[in-house]
Amino acid sequence: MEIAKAYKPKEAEESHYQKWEANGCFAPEINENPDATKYSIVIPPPNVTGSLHMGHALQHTLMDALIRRKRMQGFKTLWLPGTDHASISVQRKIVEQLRAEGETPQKVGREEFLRRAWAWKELYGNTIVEQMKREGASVDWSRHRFTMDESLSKAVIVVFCTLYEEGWIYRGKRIVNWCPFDKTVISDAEVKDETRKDGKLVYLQYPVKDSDKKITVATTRPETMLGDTAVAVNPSDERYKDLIGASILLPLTNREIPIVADEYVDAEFGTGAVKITPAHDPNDYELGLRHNLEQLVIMNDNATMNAAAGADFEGLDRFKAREKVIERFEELGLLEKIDDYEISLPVCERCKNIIEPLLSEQWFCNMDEMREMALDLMKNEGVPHFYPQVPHEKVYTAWLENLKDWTISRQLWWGHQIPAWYDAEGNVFVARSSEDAYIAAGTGDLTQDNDVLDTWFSSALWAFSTFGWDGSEPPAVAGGFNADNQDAENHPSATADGSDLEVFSPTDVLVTGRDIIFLWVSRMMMTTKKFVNKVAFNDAVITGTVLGKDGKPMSKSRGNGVDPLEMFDKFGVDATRIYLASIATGADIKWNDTQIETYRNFANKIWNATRFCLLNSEGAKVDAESIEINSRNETSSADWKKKYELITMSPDELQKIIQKEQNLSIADRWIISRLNKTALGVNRALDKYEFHTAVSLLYHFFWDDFCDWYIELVKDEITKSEPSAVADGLTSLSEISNNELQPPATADGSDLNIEARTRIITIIEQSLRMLHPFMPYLTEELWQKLPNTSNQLHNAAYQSAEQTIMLTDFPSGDKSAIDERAEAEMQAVIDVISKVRNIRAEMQIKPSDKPTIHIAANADAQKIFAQNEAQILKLARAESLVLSEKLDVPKASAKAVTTLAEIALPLEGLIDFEKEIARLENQVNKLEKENEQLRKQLSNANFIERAPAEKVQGIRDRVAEIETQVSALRLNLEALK
RNA sequence: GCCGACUUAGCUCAGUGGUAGAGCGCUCGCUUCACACGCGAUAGGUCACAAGUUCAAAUCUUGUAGUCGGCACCA
Repeated sequence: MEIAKAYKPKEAEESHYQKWEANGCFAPEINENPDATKYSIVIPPPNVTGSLHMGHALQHTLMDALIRRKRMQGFKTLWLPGTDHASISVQRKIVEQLRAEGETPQKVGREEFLRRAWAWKELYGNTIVEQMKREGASVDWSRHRFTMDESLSKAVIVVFCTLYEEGWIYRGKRIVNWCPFDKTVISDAEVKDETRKDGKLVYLQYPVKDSDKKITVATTRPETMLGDTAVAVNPSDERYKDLIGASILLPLTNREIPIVADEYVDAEFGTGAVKITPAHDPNDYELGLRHNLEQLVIMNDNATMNAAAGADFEGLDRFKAREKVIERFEELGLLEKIDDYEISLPVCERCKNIIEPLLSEQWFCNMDEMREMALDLMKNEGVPHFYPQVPHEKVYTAWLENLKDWTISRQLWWGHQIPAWYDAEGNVFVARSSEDAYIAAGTGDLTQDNDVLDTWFSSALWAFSTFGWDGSEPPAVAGGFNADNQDAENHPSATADGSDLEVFSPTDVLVTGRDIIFLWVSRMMMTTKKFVNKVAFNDAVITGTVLGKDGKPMSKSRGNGVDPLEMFDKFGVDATRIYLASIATGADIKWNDTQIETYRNFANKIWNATRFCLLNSEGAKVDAESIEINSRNETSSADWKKKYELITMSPDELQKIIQKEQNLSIADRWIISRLNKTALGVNRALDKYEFHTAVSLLYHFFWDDFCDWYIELVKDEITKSEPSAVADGLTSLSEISNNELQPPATADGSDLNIEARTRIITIIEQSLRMLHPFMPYLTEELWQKLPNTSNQLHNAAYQSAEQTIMLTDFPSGDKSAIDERAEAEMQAVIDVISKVRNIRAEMQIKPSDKPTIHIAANADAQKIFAQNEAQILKLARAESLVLSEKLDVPKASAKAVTTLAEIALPLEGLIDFEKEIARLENQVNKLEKENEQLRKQLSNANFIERAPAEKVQGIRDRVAEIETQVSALRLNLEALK
């Protein structure tokens, strides 16, 4: 088999995805087990205008890892993909497109505009979807949904009408957040605050009518004075008491406005007198209502001044008008002063333009009922369970508690048009269709509302509208959410019909960013509870933000963005994915190229380790039994005895034979123990969404344990063509037991250690399975190359599927396969090798020089070292091993101590005594330092008394160990001096 | 103004009561027959600061400083 020397990601990424999809691996229907538990995730639908960014890549990686593991575990998994119609963004694209042609939306009309929008969506709307395929995302494309699909749109209409009929949705005139760039209202949740240090507080003097007095008001938006309809003061403010009820002659306008008293005014702030612009400020609006003030709108929808602002100002941009107002006041001698003022401005989340508070008639959704539903879920059931819980649960709850009405209409054309019709008199008819509206109105002469719904209105339904809910099904359970109103027609719900809605809802987990917890997560919880009486999802994994190298959020304007596709090209999809998983701690993280390189190297390491095993795989195959400790032990206790009962044998001898047949060296039992520990840890971590822990466990198991130690320890066994002593003994036994792994003869007649090869291949295979959810391409590529892999290795739920690693059983880890004794014994061997290597490095012994290693240890430990003699000699590059109770070596020896042994390397002529003394002293110092700390603890009577006995004993043992080692090192030092 | 998070090795970050960790970087050595995207061996930290709780604190409590976030206010 020809295998490239280095992993080439692109080759692996080329074909597997297509094959997986073509074979139906992504769809839940691949699961043949009728009793399989479902596991479902809906994707946060990316905007059709979007292209893949690092945040998507991160979230998709996590979702895919979760889905792939569950699928391998035999769950009936569905990861549902889709896209969001993104009202404003698409609208903006089309407006730009029209502008380029010298057209405007108004000129071409709504119909043409929408035609173009759909065409745009068809052409570009799948960009991100295609990019997701590159990621390896195992989503079920047959269930792809778009928020403006027919059934999803129907769901929107039903929800709107239901909420309207129940009185939660209403139309009203309010101060709203107006974006002059997008020319639409936006909701509070879409407004961000931006602090500006260069703000100004302008003090304007208003002359009082029939008086020479003037009242000074302070404002950050002087242009709004053109819409002032009062000046307000605090009723108890002595300075203005006599002016209450008097009138102001409002400069520049020829209008006369009252001076009113209101508790809202803070006498301490500014001048204590406030200009009141009810149509352009929410507080002024409220105050205006209390005092019956006129509401004078002075701006157009693009934030230029309108006729009401006066002929001098009409048509001026709001900021130009601001300048001009200040100029004119100065000319009139009414400009008192201008102070510098740090101000926070509301800006549009998407286009960053400054929001204009504006009086406007809009549709609103009263959130009282749904807020309570969401709060109840959180308080009674703790749903959704946020990961990480802190701070999200608290922030989410606090937000809900203070939730105000939601502005749901938008002055846009692209989106779900509001199902409300008006007759000539302006009467409104909300209906599920125009026909229904005509019937209700008794006339066909109706006009539908021009506005569309907030994009988040349809995404709020995503957790059930995507499963086919369109409100047409009658409820299976009457009411349940509203005791007063159990009208079935108004409360469609799930039916027990095996539909996707019944099977896959509620979803298991939502993975998303913290920026849309309010906009989306909360609203899905609410609407899903209200309309299908289920939770939308049980868990909510909130990822941190991937920041640029400068520690700031990635953005085009900052130029600090990192394109996932570039990373895919440069480092490979798998490296990028596992890197992203490794940083998924929930905290924000700075992008770091060197870290992704680490995982690129890791991918190459996996490739090469597998390559090595494959180059030595003749006669071997993947065989789970080869690494199953348990079944073998069971065999040994019962069957084996039976098998050999005719043979006269002492129990010890029998045990020996069993051990030989098992052919499991300390290294084997050690790596099997490590493998199972890793599997248990990885599963435990993923169950808690601790992706970084899972990755770290896999990384270190594979690289450190498997590659650096296991492969090196068994290398000879695997590569040597002549049979080892152990394997030799195996031959005859295998015949007795009909062992199918009986070593065949190779072409040149030499025997191979098939068992060892099978074992290492099997360990590789298990490792690849565990790595698969993070590195799907690499693992599939390699798995397909392993000898005798087939769909026999699949989880029982996928027995008839085309062979692929993605349907193999995910290793669960076997607690009983953990062998602490083997791990300790292996550690003793590793310690010896490391110490010898340390001596070699410090004494600068050439690689070609092969010293003799003397080890002094007790009988048990000697046995361990004897069993691993070949490995110790090879890995420590030594000639021979001398085992004894006590060291007997020349003075010119370098020495070291481990927990179980004293080590000496006779280095006649090679040793530098100064260096050796320094080396030993260094070790003594380290141990003494540790010892000092431990003894301090032991000398504390309170510690002895109160700490757990186990802990105290542990420290006593360690002290004893240190002292043994120190005295040994001291003796060595004395000998040198 | 209120609430919260963070501060650990040169860098980027793990680590929730019991001997301080990883990757990268640094230093030294190695064309050791899977891998130089590699192998081996070192060095490097008063865990922001201060006080407290505890036999024991990076970890719990309080305070201080800095960084960042959410909410409110913003005449």
